[in-house]
Amino acid sequence: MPTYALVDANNFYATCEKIFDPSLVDVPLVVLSNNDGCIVARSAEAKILGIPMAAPMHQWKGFCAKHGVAIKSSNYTLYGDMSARMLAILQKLCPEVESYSIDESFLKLDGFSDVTAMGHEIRQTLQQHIKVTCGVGIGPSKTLAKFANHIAKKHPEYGGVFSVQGVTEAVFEKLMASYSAGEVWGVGRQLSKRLAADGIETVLDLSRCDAKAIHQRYGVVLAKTVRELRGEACISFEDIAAPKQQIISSRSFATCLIDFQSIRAAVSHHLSRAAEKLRAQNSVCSHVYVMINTNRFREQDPQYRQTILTPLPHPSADTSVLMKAAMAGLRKGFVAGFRYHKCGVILGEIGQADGQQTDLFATVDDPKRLRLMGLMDSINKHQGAGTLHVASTQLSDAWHMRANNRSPRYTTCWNEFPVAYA
DNA sequence: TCTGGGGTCCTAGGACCC
DNA sequence: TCTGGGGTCCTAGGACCC
Repeated sequence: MPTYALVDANNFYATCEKIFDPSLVDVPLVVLSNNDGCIVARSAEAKILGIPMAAPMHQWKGFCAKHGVAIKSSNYTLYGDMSARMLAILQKLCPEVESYSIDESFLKLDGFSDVTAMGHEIRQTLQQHIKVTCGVGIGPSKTLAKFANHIAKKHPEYGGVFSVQGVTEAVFEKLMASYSAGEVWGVGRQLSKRLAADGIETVLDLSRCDAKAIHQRYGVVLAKTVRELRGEACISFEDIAAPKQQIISSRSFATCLIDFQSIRAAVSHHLSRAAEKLRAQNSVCSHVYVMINTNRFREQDPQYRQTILTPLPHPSADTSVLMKAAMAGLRKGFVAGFRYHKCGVILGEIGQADGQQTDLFATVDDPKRLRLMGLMDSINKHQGAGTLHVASTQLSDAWHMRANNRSPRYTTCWNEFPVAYA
């Protein structure tokens, strides 16, 4: 039977902020989404105050001021770099690591004799090297490792490490009975509602369901979850990150926009970013989607949302080829008279650049243009994003996002390094 | 005034073909 | 007058995740 561990950093974004700013120690802290819109991370102190996840910031402004809650805009440059350090440490400790998200990794612990001891070693090393506290959950399937991680965080008596195999069946069943089915990885709001209506309330209830019956009624995904909860590993382990099948760049605007010109600048910016990501994984794409939306929360406004697909004449990674398609899509989808709130670009039908079919009639990207793109990417990488850009992104900056409280990029920017005074 | 962004996978249903 | 049905492919949309 395989053994998986899930290592998950506690309050990751909030922790990253606290590591570099001593004035934030013991202070309740929230980190905001792009545009300073929602609360996406809370420090332990902020959780104790009862600030919920994903709450709109404007509803909590007064509360935060009253309780001395520190507020930070998100600083993905910093979190991304800390995440890479965390991953590097895990890879030193264990040969098989799957990076699952910015603050979580699955590890395969087959062959380790004492997996709980290994869990504690991982925890201590991360704490010592980068001051990140994490929880470790261990189990015979990914779903159980996830659930074990949840227990590790909720029950301090386990010291941050919980292994399903480390307790008796009776103890584990009692734990499963004490959590609602919605806590399980893969069971979201809609499913838990339907499950509850069928009398399946707790994790234990779900684990005891007949997988075939679940498949019929709820689909193949939940049937897998049920089997995973019983210790049967159905979700595979992926050490090597697969190239993305879809690349998205989108963002809401700081204020509503009504003019084509501003939105065109924003779409142009997103297209450039997405194309850069596409080239970074050495891919080409065949579909360019442009989406534009009004603000769905403003019910008094007329609503409009549109996603327009424009196929490319040939698979490409050339910004100018993609841009032409995106602009054609935008012209098709843009309707004057609405108050637009968000736009974005999705690249689809992605394939490997060097595996392209080159039969007699197929066209491919111009190699000269591709060298130019490579040069542009390299300059932007070393001199800062957006140093070189296509002209249309500059036609308007009305769409630029808010980030009023961003911390310095302590670990990746020479002039933003933390300074220590002796 | 102000409500995230970036992904994956599955499924239902339409289009098309014979 | 009676006007098929089954298979396959594709896409949009929905569910989930962090």
